[in-house]
Amino acid sequence: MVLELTEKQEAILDATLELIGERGFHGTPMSAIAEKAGVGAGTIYRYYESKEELINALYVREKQAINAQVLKGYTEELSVRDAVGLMFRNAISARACESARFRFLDQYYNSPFIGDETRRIREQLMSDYVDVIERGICDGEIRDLPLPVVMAMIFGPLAQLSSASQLKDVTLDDELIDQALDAIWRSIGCE
Amino acid sequence: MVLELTEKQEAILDATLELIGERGFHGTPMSAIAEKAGVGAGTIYRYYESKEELINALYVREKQAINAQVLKGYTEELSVRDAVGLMFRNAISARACESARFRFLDQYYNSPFIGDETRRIREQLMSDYVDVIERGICDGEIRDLPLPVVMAMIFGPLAQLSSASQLKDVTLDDELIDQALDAIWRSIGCE
Amino acid sequence: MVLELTEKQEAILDATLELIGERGFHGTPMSAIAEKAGVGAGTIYRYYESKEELINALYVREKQAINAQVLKGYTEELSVRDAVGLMFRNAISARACESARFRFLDQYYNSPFIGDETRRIREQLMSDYVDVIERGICDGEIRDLPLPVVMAMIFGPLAQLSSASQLKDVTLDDELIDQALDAIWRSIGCE
Amino acid sequence: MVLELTEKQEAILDATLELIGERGFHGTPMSAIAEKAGVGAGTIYRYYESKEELINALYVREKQAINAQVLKGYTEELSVRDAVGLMFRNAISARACESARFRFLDQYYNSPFIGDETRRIREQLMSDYVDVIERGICDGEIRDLPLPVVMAMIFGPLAQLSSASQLKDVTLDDELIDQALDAIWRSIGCE
DNA sequence: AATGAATGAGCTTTCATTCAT
DNA sequence: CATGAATGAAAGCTCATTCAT
Repeated sequence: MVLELTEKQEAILDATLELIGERGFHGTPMSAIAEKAGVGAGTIYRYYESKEELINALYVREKQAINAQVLKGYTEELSVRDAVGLMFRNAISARACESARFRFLDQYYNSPFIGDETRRIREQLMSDYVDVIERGICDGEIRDLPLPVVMAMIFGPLAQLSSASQLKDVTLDDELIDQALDAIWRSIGCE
Repeated sequence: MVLELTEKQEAILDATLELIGERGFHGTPMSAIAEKAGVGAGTIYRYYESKEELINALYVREKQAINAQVLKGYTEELSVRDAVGLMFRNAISARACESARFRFLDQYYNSPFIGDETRRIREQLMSDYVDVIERGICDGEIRDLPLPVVMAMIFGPLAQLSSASQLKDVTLDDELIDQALDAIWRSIGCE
Repeated sequence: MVLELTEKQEAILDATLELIGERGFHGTPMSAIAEKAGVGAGTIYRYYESKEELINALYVREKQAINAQVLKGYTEELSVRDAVGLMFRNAISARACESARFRFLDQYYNSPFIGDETRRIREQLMSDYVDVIERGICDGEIRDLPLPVVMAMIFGPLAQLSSASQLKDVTLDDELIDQALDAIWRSIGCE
Repeated sequence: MVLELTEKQEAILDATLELIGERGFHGTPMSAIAEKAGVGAGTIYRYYESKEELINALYVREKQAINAQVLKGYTEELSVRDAVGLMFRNAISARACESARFRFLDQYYNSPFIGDETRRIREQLMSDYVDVIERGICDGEIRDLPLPVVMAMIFGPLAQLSSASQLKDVTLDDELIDQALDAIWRSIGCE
């Protein structure tokens, strides 16, 4: 369900992503976006009714792109533990190499720019992860805990570690990731 | 090291917190803050050099206030496990009853307002928690894991659960909190 | 001397008339006119060099149309008094059923759109009326007054009454019109 | 019931009157008004919420000013015929020397800028004239005709003559005015 | 110290017009 | 001939900040 975007729309979204990642929403006038995208200022408004709508569209595009990266390599044949590990590692490395995307997404996750429509899409995009977790609970690979607790035990540490690695001096080497995954599995795994 | 604030400063910060919580950074002009605080627009500039500095000062005040609430009841005599449980529960209930504060802090946390100065203050304010965790590792209550992993296993789930409870339909009752704490302890506790 | 207009030109003028009648000059972008007329935005510029010229052309068309309605039934055999009465009644009923036209013309009449060219056309279109009046003066049906005074005594009340009937709650029934015509004739008629 | 205006408001309204008289509404950006008035662009918005509101306020001010000029010298002791003559002459000479005002008022009389509020004020300002006319009907100086007809017979010719004198080559000398007033009185006067 | 009217740079957005297709 | 996507100048308006009182 990924919409086809014209070349111009792509250019506009790319420019917006980069500029907002660097300078924030305030620091990014529409004129700057237009210039960076190589289009006229008015052209943006053919595609997006307002700056707000542009941001929302960008949010959806980036969220989808990240999702695709995180799920890369996933098949239902993987054990849930392996699947979680795969996604965990994918997410960490996505964050490492796609820092512009994450700087933008983090900025907008709690912003008042995100409208209800977009929030709904966000939740929809979470459903892939929920499915994996639920499979784990059904299969007995994951202990019988409330879904929100299991989600929190996986995505919470992931978010903390990746943002810590971006802000501070933590290096997320393989050993540390293994330790984190092991800890997570102790908390939610059976046995 | 809590600075003494004049009555006017308090009024200004209170007004800022509430307005930003409701309407976001963009939606909150200085004039609105002045009006809500019952002071002249120019008066704010006696105390804060710019809007940015005002926001930063507010961040420090709110972070300190939250910190105080989270640490409420903590003594060094508590076992680390009990201390973490106390802080966890305190944090959850703080988020529940001080939602304006958290709406502001969440917004601020990833905003381009954050300067290096503020980043330093943020880490300073984390140091109390770090101390507790380090005590746990030394004592042998917590397994010998890298500090960032332990921090991630505690604060990650906490952040996820509380923001989930604010956005969606998860109710953080005592049972669910107990389950989460148990899961956390399985992941980082000895034995 | 009515110009032949293509079907497209008619559609464009029709759309312009209706939109400007509803939303005013400002509220009517060329794109809206194009859409309502069912033509491309660029097509309008094949026929009219600019928006201003389009408006002027519309003025000429509408003024001619109204003129034709007002003069309907007129022959030189009518006495001047009857001719004035006919035109007066025709004008009143035209205003009643062609309100879009009049809303446009009233707006236009005092607008800065009017250029010298248009002003000349306007006077030309008045000449039919002037002819009738002058005949009346020659014949002795109308008192020997300066032409502008006679014109003012006929068209002034007409304009006032019809705009009053559009704005307020005056109903222009036959009796009232008869009274007005009688009053006019007392003022300019012989005896 | 004339509102007190600050010096700045006066300057803004004066600038608006002159510029719109010269260049029309479209040709007059807020920035030009601000410059001519010698104030900052933002200052206008302290006094008027929008350009539209500014125009409406100007309309009310000018309409009141004209009204005062037209009624100058009027007392209830004058016969209605003399009163109408006075107002008629006052109006003609006002139009002659205050052409900026009239160019503005004519432009806006039929524009969509005029809001309901302003329309109500306009009618209120007409009430002085209505009073005089009604007195004339009661006294028996004016024939027993419907009010709209009498109004139309006075204000219609007045409007036609003054706009004709502005647009074309009619000179409104005393003789012509006397002839017009005589004609009016033949139409509405008793005997 | 406190005020709040005044500022004006800079924003988002519109729309008459063009021109490659 | 016709189109309508693209343009970009220019508009209305906001708001962080200043400064005379």
